[in-house]
Amino acid sequence: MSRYSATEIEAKWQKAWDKAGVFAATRSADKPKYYVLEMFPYPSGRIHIGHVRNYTMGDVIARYKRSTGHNVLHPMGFDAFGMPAENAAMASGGHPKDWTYDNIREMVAQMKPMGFSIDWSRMFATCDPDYYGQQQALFLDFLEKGLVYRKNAVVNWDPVDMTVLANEQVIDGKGWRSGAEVERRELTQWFFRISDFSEELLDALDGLENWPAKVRLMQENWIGKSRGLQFSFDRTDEGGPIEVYTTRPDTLMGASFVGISPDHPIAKALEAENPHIADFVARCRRGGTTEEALEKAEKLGLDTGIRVKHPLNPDWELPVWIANFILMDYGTGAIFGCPAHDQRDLDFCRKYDLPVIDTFLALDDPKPVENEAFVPPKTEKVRWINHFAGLDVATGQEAIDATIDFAEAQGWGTGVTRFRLRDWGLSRQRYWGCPIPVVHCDACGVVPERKENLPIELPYDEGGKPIDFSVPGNPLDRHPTWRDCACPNCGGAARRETDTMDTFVDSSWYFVRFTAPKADTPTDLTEAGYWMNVDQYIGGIEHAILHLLYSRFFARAMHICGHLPEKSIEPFDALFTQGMVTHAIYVTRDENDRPVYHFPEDVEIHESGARLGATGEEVEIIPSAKMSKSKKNVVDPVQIIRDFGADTARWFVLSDSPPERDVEWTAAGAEAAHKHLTRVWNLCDRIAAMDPDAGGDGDEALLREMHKAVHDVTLGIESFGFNAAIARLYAFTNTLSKSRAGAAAQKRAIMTLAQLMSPMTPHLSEDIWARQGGEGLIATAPWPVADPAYLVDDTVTLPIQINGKRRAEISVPKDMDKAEVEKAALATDAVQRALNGGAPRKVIVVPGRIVNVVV
RNA sequence: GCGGGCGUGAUGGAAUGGUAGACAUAUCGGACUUAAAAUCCGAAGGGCCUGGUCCCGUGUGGGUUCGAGUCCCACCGCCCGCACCA
Repeated sequence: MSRYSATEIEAKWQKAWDKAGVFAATRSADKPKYYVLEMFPYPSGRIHIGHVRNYTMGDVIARYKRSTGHNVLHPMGFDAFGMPAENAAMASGGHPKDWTYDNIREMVAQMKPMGFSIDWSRMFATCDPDYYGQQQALFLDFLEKGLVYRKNAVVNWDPVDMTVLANEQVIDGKGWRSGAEVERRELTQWFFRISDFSEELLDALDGLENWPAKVRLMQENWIGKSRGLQFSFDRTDEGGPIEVYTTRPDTLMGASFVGISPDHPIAKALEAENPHIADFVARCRRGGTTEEALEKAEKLGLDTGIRVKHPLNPDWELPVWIANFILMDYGTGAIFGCPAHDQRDLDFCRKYDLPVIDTFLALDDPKPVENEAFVPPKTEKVRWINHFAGLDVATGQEAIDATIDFAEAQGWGTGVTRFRLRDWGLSRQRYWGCPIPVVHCDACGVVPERKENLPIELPYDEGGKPIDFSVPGNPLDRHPTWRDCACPNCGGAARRETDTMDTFVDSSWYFVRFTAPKADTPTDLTEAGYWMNVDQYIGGIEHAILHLLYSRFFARAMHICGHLPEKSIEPFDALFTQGMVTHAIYVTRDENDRPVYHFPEDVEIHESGARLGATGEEVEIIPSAKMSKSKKNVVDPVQIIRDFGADTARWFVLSDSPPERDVEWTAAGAEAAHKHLTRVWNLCDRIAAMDPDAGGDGDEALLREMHKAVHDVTLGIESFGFNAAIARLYAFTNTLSKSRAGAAAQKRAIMTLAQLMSPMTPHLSEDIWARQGGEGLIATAPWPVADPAYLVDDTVTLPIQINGKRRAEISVPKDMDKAEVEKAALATDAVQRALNGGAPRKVIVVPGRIVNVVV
């Protein structure tokens, strides 16, 4: 008997696939195409077991679709620009470019042994000048179509390092290196006009039927369409009116103050002349720019002294406050506060002793607001207190609509639709990104670079020396020569834009570039027309909003510029979001009670816990958390392949956990997966050794199970139920190994089993196929089809419930009609006993499923 | 803080509103063996008068239904995102 040696067979079959070129994506008219794509990785240097799970899922789909007669495109590349490369250069010298390409080489070397059916000839990295040069061409086309513009926007400013910080570099409101309190500062930056597409991006979500509902909902909320009232408050002094926007105009009678953003023009004007207000506004600008930081910050306010008149009652004056929680980006940067029906406004009013005025009360419990705002759903009916539009009992939504109509009829306000979605700021004040291809000319202003000068490449050196990342700030900005250029317009001396692009730009069109990775235009319309759209996109839920929304915008913009056919403005037909791979964390404490983390391989598990292999010290086990290098709870795929082989790793990451959920990596689980594959290997040996003419018992039963397995596994793969498909394969393997059927039936069964396993364990399956005398490669063999005649049993077992609890079961022919089934059910002992001579109150018969008798 | 999701045996999990715990891990018992490993066979949610087709069981508390792990409401815990991490 032979032994299962994953190392031998995996290398062997990978060579065979290469030689046969089975994974090269080719266009042809005779087959339908199928484009499967996993979100491409950042080249951190090591592949992560989470990557393995992600790419294995995609590979299962790719291999399955190939065997069901599709031309499959399954590419791989690298999202290679971004901060980690600069951080590495800062931390240990070296150049971001070298670091990145070294990492890519290393990761490819780690991915190849996994046996993914990838067309490696299409691989590229976003930091290849070939790629980012085409991205610059796209930028210029967008610029020409008015899809890009410049405006001021706030950034995190480190006042000590005099540099812009990313959100993740702001820790507790302080710069990560200097420790200085971060400020919000305005800078002129480039923006994509994604908000012009708000309505369309929202409406088109309905068509994305094969996206998870939760992702569509998250995008809908992110785009945030709202209808409200825009109107103005007249000032009691000489100043002009203050425009406000509100989604709850029905609460106008409960207004107790008008709030303006610290960045509102009025606040800025006051800041210039009033030191007290300048101090306050400066205080508001402290801290990071994230919405989370703004929402969690202490709510601060300052009375400007300005007074405005209530639009419905000129004698009613309201104070104007500057408040730090009002965003200049949303609406008009000014609101009115209604504390009775908004918790934040209520907290603000209690803090600054402003009045609280109820405008409506609950029908069942009409009590005035104390310290909890009354905010019922807009669909709930409430009682209004002298509402100006004459409402009495009505829902919030009815009141909003009536108020807008009323204001429009009286001419003091307008119903307005607004979106939360802001334009996409793409400027980054960093080196390791795609340069923005424009120049600044004193004579001509901002001038686009000529396309024939693309790519505008990043300089590798500065003045013969490697670029210095030990100094804060953007090396391009202080580069001695790179900035100097001739104005494409007048030919005079000019300076390059030194901002580079957000890495989300890189990942917003790479999926199109895979269809023609070497084209000398951004896309090749023939190739894109054939391969697009992505039929199945697979990636993490953390990209549910930004990456996917930006890509949807980019596809539209590319279509407008003629780089994509109209059918591709929604580039991803189906989306699947997979879970993470997690692992327990092992911790001991040092003398100061600080945690010390340990790698899983350094820890020995015993009955009551775990201890360090080296010292025997007891280790605390923190259950299952996202893998991270700092916590050392990482599992290295390379180690797993060395120990068990790629097929085991692939099998394990798909089994046990549903793909959309997190999976816990355990050494025991990996061993168990390997044991099972060995069992299948041995089964193949046993069957191969049978006398080919040997008869046996139960051929028919084995075939029946085989066809059911084909049916269930096929359904499992098509519905991303990989764990269920694998459970089914376990069950079928158990059936086969106990079968006494004849040689022919068993051989047929093991070959079918190998095929059903082949998307998950392609090497092992290929080997079994060859040893059983299968024709050609299993990778190109057609997928087995279940014969429906074998799928239905003649009799079914029906559970009998009494009052919803299972009390008995009956076995009946599958076609037995309802009345007969009811008769049989009522005749059972359990039902007779429960009825105790009486008649049932009700009998529910669900054919083929269940009988419920209500007594 | 806001938006979205998840919660089932010791463990990972299965279950178109219809027999809760498929399949697997760990555990225990048996076979084989001088012994162990490997392999094979079997048991197994908890409880109790320890074989009764008995009671209790899907984070907690309510609700809808003939019937709820599944649908609705509230709460608790954990995870993801919040526009310069990718």
